[in-house]
Amino acid sequence: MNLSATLFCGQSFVWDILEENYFIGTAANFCTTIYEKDDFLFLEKPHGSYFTQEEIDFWWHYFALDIDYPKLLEKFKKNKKLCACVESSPGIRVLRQPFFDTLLSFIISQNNHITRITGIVKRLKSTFGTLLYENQYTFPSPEKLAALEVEDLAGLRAGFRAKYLLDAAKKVASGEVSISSLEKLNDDDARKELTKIFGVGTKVADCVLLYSLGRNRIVPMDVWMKRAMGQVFPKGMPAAAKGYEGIAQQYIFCWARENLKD
DNA sequence: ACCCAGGCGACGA
DNA sequence: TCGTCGCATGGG
Repeated sequence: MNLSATLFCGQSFVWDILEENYFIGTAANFCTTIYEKDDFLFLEKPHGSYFTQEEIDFWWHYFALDIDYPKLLEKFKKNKKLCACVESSPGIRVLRQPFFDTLLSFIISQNNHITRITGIVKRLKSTFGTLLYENQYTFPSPEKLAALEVEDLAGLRAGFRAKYLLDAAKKVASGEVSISSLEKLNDDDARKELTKIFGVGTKVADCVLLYSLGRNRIVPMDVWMKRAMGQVFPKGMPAAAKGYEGIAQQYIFCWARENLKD
């Protein structure tokens, strides 16, 4: 596993680097530090207390440790071009992040740069979330965010996205959009359900499906993926990615950002 | 100074 | 169901 690439390849915006190969982050109501050594991941609560069983299960699910990546990547490498993408940044895992965290993050992501997304997410959390540890905040709950007005979000400098964040919060708080009903739907119906939120279109919905709900076949098509698919995979995703096109997408996306800068 | 970003909704054809 | 445009903001 390549922790740095996994945490900073544009699928999550909630991790900070403390030292080389030593990171801290917060997801849902949980905070952890993490590093990798000798093929093991080490997670620790920053304040030194023990993890609950719930937290252990949470992080296991978050890092998708149930998926055999070495085996999956061997399949990917059967396609020459996909192999090149995997080898240009090996060890990336697609995370399964909490639903509301992911929804807000990718609403913010639209028509935006990754560095700036990270800044807005940080301000959203530190302004309206709950402090868990030094500089580590949760996202605000749907209820807390839903009670705010657009003017209240001015300090985030989220621009036109502020009203989208509020609509997402309202629809989640009211139960109009819920994780439990999304989980019962197939990919297409779940996407349709998510796009009921004002400001959530196909791309943002697909990011939620892939990065939160573990829908590994979903391929979010942003400007980089459109470029990469057009130039490298004009006939579509290779058969070697079958069933895991969304995970292949993550490798292609990273490759494109490195190699298609024009 | 200028371009553009992990897009979307509104609008017109 | 298409293509086009404006949108807020600021990093590079």
